[in-house]
Amino acid sequence: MEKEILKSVELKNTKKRQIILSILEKAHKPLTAEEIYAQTIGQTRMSFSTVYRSLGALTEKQILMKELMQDGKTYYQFNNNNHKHLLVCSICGEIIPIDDCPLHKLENDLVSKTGYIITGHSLEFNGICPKCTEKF
Amino acid sequence: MEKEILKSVELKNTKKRQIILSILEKAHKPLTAEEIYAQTIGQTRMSFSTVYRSLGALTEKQILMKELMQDGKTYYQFNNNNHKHLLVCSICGEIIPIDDCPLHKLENDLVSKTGYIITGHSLEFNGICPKCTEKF
DNA sequence: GTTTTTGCAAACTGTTTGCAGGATG
DNA sequence: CATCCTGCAAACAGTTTGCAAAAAC
Repeated sequence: MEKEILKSVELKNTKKRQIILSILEKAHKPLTAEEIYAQTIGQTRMSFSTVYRSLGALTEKQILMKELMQDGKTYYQFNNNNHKHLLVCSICGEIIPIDDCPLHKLENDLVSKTGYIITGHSLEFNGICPKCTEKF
Repeated sequence: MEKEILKSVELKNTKKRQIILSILEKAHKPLTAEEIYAQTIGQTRMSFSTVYRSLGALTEKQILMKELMQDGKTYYQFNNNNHKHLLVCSICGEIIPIDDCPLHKLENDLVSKTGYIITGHSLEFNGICPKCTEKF
């Protein structure tokens, strides 16, 4: 439950943060601040800065992770062991989440080659979806 | 030579575009508009919008490719068969280019799973470099 | 009642654009 | 000389921030 999540990272348990977390839980895919804001309308009255500040705080506490995508927007999702990368159609904008992250093996290679501790990665594929391919 | 590149894509052969291309050639790694602009100083007098418009035109003509990275800046590099991804130290900002792109196999998987035509990808690793790890 | 969170409006960063003058083929 | 390119300043999008009021603990 959202209340426990917030308590566990010493963030105050507010209605608005609960709502933001529950929107992300239901989504099962990364969302932008704008998309989250849009979904709050009707549920509660919340400003854009609250959305951003809540997402920022939760990201800092490692509950969420964020990724700046090629569309210039930052996407947020839960920071768990099955985070998702996206495949985006350049024509219609359709977004397909890719279910398992294929980069762990590559990260091991990098560790041995560079001596870095790898803390994260961002990955995005762009292409043309079957529907858009047909339109020619 | 830069002149031939520009001619081949029907862009006018200007001194400023030649300079931008030569800066990227010498760099052997992706650069931001800001970094390119900084390197033009002394060589010629060029406005920021010229840098952006030239990079935009060359990207549109597929001579260059661009990638928006997690620092919020767009990096440009030649669009050839050995494009580079970056490993960025979150502490000191050091950037290591990764020489061979490890995603081709993954893209084949995606094609068969989704029916998409894959036209590109972006990938970035973040971590902590050996020097910064030592400082603890 | 002290600390944290929120809303508002204004600021900020990287990038894009309209327009008038200048260079290219 | 028609077209493309450039510089300038203003606009733009997404995000962040300072401050005062409101809510949480």
